[in-house]
Order: sequence, then structure tokens, then C-alpha cells
Amino acid sequence: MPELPEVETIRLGLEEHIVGKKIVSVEVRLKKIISGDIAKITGAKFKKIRRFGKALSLDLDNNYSIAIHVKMTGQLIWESDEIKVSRVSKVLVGELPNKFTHVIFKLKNQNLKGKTENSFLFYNDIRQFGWIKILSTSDVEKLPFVSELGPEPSVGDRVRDRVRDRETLTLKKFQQILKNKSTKIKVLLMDQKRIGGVGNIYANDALFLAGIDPRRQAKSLSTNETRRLYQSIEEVLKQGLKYGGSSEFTYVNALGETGEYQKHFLVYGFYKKPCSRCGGKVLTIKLGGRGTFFCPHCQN
DNA sequence: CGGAGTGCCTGACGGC
DNA sequence: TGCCGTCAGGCACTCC
Repeated sequence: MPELPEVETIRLGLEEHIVGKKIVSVEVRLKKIISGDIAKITGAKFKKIRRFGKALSLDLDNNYSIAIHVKMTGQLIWESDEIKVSRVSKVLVGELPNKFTHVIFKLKNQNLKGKTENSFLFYNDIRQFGWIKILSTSDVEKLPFVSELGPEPSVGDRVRDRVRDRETLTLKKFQQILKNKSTKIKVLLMDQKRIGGVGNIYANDALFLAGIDPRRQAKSLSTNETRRLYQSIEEVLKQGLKYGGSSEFTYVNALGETGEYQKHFLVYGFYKKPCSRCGGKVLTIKLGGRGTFFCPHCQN
């Protein structure tokens, strides 16, 4: 499920492949996925791709933007008509378009020789939880999801120009967020209004790396534990980004390729696997309605 | 304020 | 083989 590293990986791919290309037309196959006026974006060129937590904003050169949240199973895949060597995962995507393709953006650009090239940006979504909103660029940050988004952990220099100081999760802010909160620490980590970009996979792994029991109340963490968890969050997100995200389910990058972080999970998804640190039994429980994995021996 | 429940949706999976 | 019930899960929303 796409979280900060996955969405950032998609962003980097889109930045490389669609910026400068013009939207020729938009085909909507499932109306409820998309809102706003398609006419506003037809003919405009992609200028910049921004990320806000797990959401993206595809900014155009006419002061309009396409805001997208892929939620659980959304895929944004760019495919050129000219380059026939497709890297699209046969297992996680298959043919394009397919029955889960709900919106198709047809793109056009001139190559270096002045020849016209055609390409497509497909939005696929099995569970149809995701959304696409066409709105003026100045309204993107007014979307509730964006305006209420908590500060984001830093994942290194590769990551875009978007982060302003008030949006970066510093240790000091993290301490402030945990202070006096009786919420369970894992539930808090995943609350987008408090911390932006962390979802179930990385919350599980960060708590494992920090050796903290996910059931603990946020306010019960000591200064040292808080610092350890803060560093662990950055560490697992960086690992996720390094491996191009996690494709344990339907996630693929902007070229339809799978990520590899699922091969490096620390504790997430360890249904029958022993703890990677002590060999003991990994417990599966529910917290905040979501599957939670932890080692009761290594996480206290 | 926290916590629990519901809805959205479909593929996977277990039971028979 | 296939039908049926259950479940996962990001986020919004309601209710207590």
C-alpha cells in the first residue's frame, strides 16, 4: 500500500517522464474517481510534480493542477507509444489499459528531432478508493487532506523542493506531538493529521527497529525512546525509498515496475515468520483497525 | 479528547 | 468446480 516512499518513487518517475508533455485528451472510464473540469487541463503541459504526504499534485503550466491520492490500490503508470520495450509488471499490472483502468490521460510531446511522440498516463485502481481532483494550483493546499496534513519525516536530499520548515518533522516537533497523548503510539504514527506519510508497513517496521511496543501510549515514551523512534521512522522510510517502495500488494512505480522493500521487511507481514532479531514468535494483533506485527520480546 | 463503528470496493481465501 | 461469507485497509464520517 503506497506510503511516503512509494508515492515519492512515483513522483520521481513522473517528474522524469511527464514534465513538459502536453495533455491532449482525458478518457474517463469511471466517473466517480475524478472530479473537476477536464476542459481546464486539456491542452496544458505538466510543469512540476509535488507530493503532500501520500498525495500527489501534478501541476500544469496554466495554473491548474491534478491532485491524486492512490489510497490502497491506485496505480499511476506512464507508458510511451513509441518505446515498445515496456517494463510494466505482468503480474501486478498486465495489459494497459485493463479492467481496472479508470482514467487515461493521453499525452503528446516533440522529441529532439522535432517528431511528435505520444504517450499515456494510466490511472488504475482495483478497489476504487483513490481520487483525482482537477482544481486550480492555488487550491491544492486548501484541500482538507493537504491543509490538515501533519509534518513529514525527512527522507533525504533526493526528495523534492516541497518541504518547507513547518512541514518537516523535526525531533522537537515529534516530542511535542507525542507529549500528553494517550493514543497508542502506532495509531498516532499513522494519523496523517499528526504525522504525514507514514502508513501501516513503515509504522510497524519503525516500531520494531526502535524496540518499542506498538500498544504503548504515546506519552509513555521516554526521551531516549522518542529519539530512537524518530530516527527509526526516518531510517525505514529511507530504506523504503532506496528499494523503490514495497510491492507486497499492487504497488508499482510510474513505469509499472515493482519495488523491492517487501524483501527487507523487518516485522511487517511476518505471519508465520520468526522475529528477525531473537527468533521468537511475532504476534499479530489489531490496532486502530489495522493489522499490527510485533515481537513481544524485542519490543517493550 | 479518545475510541469504536461504518462505508467505500474487490480479490483472496476458507469452508463445504 | 463453484458458491458464499468474511476480511483487509486509507480515509472520511458519525456516534458515544
